[in-house]
Amino acid sequence: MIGIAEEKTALPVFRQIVVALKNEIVSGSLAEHTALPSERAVAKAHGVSRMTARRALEVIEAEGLAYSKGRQGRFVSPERLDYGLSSMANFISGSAEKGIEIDIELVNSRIRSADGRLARILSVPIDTQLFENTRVFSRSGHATFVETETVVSKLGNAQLCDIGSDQDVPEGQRRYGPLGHSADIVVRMRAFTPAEADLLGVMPYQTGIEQEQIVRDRGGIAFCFCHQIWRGEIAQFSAKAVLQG
Amino acid sequence: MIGIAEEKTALPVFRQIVVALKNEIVSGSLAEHTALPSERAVAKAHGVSRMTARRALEVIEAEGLAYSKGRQGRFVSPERLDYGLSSMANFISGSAEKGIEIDIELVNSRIRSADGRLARILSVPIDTQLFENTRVFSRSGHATFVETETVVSKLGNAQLCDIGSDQDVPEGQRRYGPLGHSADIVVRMRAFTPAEADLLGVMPYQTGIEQEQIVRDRGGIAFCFCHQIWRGEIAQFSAKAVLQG
DNA sequence: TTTCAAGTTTGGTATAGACCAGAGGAACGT
DNA sequence: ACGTTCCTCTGGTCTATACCAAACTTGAAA
Repeated sequence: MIGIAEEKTALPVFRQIVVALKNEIVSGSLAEHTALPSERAVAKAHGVSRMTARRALEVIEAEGLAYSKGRQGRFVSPERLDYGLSSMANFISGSAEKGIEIDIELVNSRIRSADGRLARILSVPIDTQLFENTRVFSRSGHATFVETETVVSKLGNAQLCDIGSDQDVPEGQRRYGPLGHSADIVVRMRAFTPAEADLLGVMPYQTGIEQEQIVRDRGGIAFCFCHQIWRGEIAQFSAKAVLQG
Repeated sequence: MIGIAEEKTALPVFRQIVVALKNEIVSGSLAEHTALPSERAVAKAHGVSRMTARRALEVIEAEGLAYSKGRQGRFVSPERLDYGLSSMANFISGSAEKGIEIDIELVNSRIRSADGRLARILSVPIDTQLFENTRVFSRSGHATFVETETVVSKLGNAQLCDIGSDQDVPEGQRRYGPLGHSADIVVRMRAFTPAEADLLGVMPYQTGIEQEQIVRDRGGIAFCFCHQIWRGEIAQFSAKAVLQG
């Protein structure tokens, strides 16, 4: 168990294994969602301890080349999904045009009262009743992001979710319709909460990309606060900037 | 060495330590850039092995509450910096208005030839000479992101960088002037390359946020490809979406 | 054929050591 | 006052092992 010798790179052993694993992934051109070798297999193949092999596989994960399904193994990541930030065009139908099927599952629907932050954002008094829906968005069976939208009225709720509804949409799932007229959006990187991690099937302390939207109607009145947390390796966000004035 | 007992949470030990450390950070309201306890100190304080303490501190890092300075220790992260995606307004002067000083250091300036991708983006033949500048952007002495801009002519270069120059700007640093008229932007999460990690003082396999811009003039001609990689815990990106048509 | 139990494999967690190189401070000698 | 050496502290890497629970595989019983 001497490790990978005779290389003069001064690269740590686990980084050398990362390089080797990457080569295997791209050269063998492993298909998306194909299983990677297990930690114990990598350890044996490279003559290192399991913890070292594990570090290498964790790097592969961090780089977005693979994802973990807990105690089932690690699998090759699919291509990234693009989310357009600049227009209110429908993400779901836009994806469908590119041949990407998105499944939406409503996992929670409840009535809550506005805390200070939500009251400020939506311009309602504190403790106002708000309607909150949480959905998991999946692509070919793999959870990609979790969305929580908070709206000021059932009407707003209906406007958001039920346009062009029915047909082949099963119960508990709903078609995602056009949104408001404009939205203020913030994107940042942060760690998943335990609840989010559970819904997405990832570890609670891993990082993803958070997107917050304050959705406004034609009059500029905010009627919906929409919050998404994405598996970071799977998403990308595009925008168009223009010179002001 | 029994660890944190009598808690019925079934939370792993290192996650319990994370909670304890977070409480210390927020309750003691540690100032930005204050040192956290070392791995060995945390291990001793909680009666666990150093590897377990290390895992806890790595989670604190992943959650953006602290950053590592290699063999000097871990320190409390500063607040996030906001980068507006929707307008071409100047990020640097915008930050200055909020009382945030940004230092820019030019770390590389070279002439390169266009590869296939750059040629396509900038609409020039392959092997066209391009001018490439790499800069490190720092805030109160802490490197925050690395930018590489590739422009088709020295003129473009000058337009980008020298507007409102001189005065108190030291040699090797330059004021960052107004950009083009519009830009196509993509934001995604990915791991740092070794070179980027070196410039930012982070580990090569950690993840950050990448932003790519294709900058166009009034006529819609792309003249600059601008690429930034941010320390993810320090940045956030805002945008404004509007209904098309 | 279906069902259920046992065994195998997986990743997740945790330990207790070890060595290294870089950064920083202290003591020392000039 | 200055520079140099040395010692200590830090995180980074690595080993070899252990136990757990979930998930999958196998095989036997119904």
